[in-house]
Amino acid sequence: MNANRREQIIHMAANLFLDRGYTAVTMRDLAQELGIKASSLYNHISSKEEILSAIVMGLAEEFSRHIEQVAQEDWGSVAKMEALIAMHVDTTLDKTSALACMNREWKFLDPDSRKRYLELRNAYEAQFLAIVQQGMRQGELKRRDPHIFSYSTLSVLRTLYHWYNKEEGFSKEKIKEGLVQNLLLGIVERPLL
Amino acid sequence: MNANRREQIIHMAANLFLDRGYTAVTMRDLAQELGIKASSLYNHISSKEEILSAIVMGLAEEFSRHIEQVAQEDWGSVAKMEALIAMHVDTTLDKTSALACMNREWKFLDPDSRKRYLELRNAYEAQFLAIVQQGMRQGELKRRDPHIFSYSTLSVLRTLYHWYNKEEGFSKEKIKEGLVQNLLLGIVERPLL
DNA sequence: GTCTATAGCGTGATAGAC
DNA sequence: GTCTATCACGCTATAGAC
Repeated sequence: MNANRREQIIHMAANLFLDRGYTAVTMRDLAQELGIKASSLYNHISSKEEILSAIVMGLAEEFSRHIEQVAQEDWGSVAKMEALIAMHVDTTLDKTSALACMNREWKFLDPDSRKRYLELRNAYEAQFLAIVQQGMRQGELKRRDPHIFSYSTLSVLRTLYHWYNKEEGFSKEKIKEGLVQNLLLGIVERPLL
Repeated sequence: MNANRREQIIHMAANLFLDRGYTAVTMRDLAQELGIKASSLYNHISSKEEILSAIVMGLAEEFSRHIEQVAQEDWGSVAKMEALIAMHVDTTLDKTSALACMNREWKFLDPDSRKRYLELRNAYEAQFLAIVQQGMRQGELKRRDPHIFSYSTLSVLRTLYHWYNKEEGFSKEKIKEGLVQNLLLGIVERPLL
């Protein structure tokens, strides 16, 4: 019942799930990567579902705490979104496999975790939307459909892990700057009349 | 060996795969939805993999043909991107489940299809990037990292199916207009100095 | 073209020796 | 804490009657 061993199992599982997907990875695969037999895993974890839950739920709570904190700061809408973008980039680069698991495999969570995950995700989207609406009310943002902007922006942030390492020279700072410019300032040189 | 029955199977499979994921849907589930037994499916299709391939590959070829055609038009970069955005929105709304399968389940394609799919996807990304670079060369777009812009824009277009039906009143035209504005023109009222 | 029956295999998980 | 052995089950796919 070594706790380090447990962490090691969960970490290795996240990497395998990232590569092949939750259902395609067997307990035998996972054990083999760690140099033990599948049955030995059960001294450290109680089920495959528990591993997924351990990977996903910690991260989901982390995102929730962060947006909660940002939302109550006394900042403008743009500053808040910059902080959220930065946090997504940091998490994507530091915890790639866990983040990819969260986005792709949450449907396989046990019912309780799944319910909690969806609550957290819906709350995150609602807080993000509120920040956008704040910006539009206060004149900092153009008055557009705030839903379309929120959903499409969150889509970019949630799928960074697909491409952040596809080209050389994508540093954290460069990605953050690029995303802020593209998402917030636009790319067209002179708005078409 | 009725061809309509085959189409019916493939269509139903796409819907189930969208809901529960390719691996979680069994041939028994699929057969039951159609009111027959699992073994009867094999009079119309030869394997579960073949169903996935039929769903995914047709759509992948369709996207390729479209960007190929747009790329060789004598349009500006912005007009080309607007055409691509419109095509993504149309396809997302008209073929939601097939599109979601393509994005989420392509890893389970048989090796040949998988190889072909990745070739098509890489070619699509390269063509999109070339359109962006064209715009920057010709002064139509701001000079930014074209990779970051391409990847993040494609992320939005590829994941539309996640949210396009979350709110009432998201019509095709409204989504297209919203995306063009958000992705190309930006949301910030007055660029921060 | 659908059925029943079943082959053949891989899965998550457990029991009990060491 | 890891092992061997195994259970109980579900999976894709096939054979052959109707």
